[in-house]
Amino acid sequence: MKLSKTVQRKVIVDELRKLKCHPTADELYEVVRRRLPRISLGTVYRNLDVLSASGEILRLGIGKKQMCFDGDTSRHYHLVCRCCGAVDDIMPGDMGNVEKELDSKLAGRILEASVSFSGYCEKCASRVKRDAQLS
Amino acid sequence: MKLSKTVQRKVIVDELRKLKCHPTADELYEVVRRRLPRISLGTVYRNLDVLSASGEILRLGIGKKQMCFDGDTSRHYHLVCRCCGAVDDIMPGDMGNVEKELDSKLAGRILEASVSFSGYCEKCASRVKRDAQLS
DNA sequence: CATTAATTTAAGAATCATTATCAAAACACA
DNA sequence: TGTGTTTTGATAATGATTCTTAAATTAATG
Repeated sequence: MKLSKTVQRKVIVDELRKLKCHPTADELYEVVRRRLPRISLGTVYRNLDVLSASGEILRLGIGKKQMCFDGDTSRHYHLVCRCCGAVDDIMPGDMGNVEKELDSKLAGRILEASVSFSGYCEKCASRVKRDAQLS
Repeated sequence: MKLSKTVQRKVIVDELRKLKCHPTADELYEVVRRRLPRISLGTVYRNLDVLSASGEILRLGIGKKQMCFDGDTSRHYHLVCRCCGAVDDIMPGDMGNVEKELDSKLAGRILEASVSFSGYCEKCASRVKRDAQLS
């Protein structure tokens, strides 16, 4: 099956790449709708599917109810805040030797770029710490 | 709200701990049903909720359509096979200095025990390798 | 043990994210 | 431009999970 170039597909990729966050399908739908008011939510879902299958974008299954999507396909990680749900990027530079260690320890398996850690985002981490001091 | 001790709750925890795999709610329901034929799926869901909220079990959001659950709450990781969907355990001993590195790199954030890696399980990894040689 | 209040259950309805359906529109390509 | 393929929009269907309710079970208290 050949992939056609459609306006919808192009706008979806374009808007996703512009976003710094990791939107759900319906969040991206709201953004895309500003440029294509007639687009349907199903079209957004369908395109996020084919685009992630072809590797143009990332589909993030990070334990939330909804899938999230990421226009940045470079190797990086995610920290999902279990307090507020925010998804922060963790770039390879933040990881020290961790990547090298992982590669050697899991040699033979293919370790993919989209790995999620569960914890607290910076904002919630500081609030949690503050609350702990109060009690 | 106080947690009552019910037969259903006890059997659910018991059967989950006995399983080496990481079942979905309905998979565990089928197992539990052999001991409690009258139990309902909703009861399984409800108890998996309160049990994971209280930390007695783990709820794994590992990018699959359904949530998975783990009776082993000790610190360990998961490798989700993107070929067959299998969920393998990766124990701390398999991780070398990775944990120490992560702790120092993400200091101040609380890094939780249930972290999932995406890649191939051993079986699928060897088949992928074999297929690659053939082509 | 008996009474009363709180919690939990089973069954089924409801919700909501995602997928599927299908006729019409857009696209690819000769 | 014509023709076969792919995609779209609208909507229905699916399926995992949550909610609802009356009845049953459990906890707390005398």
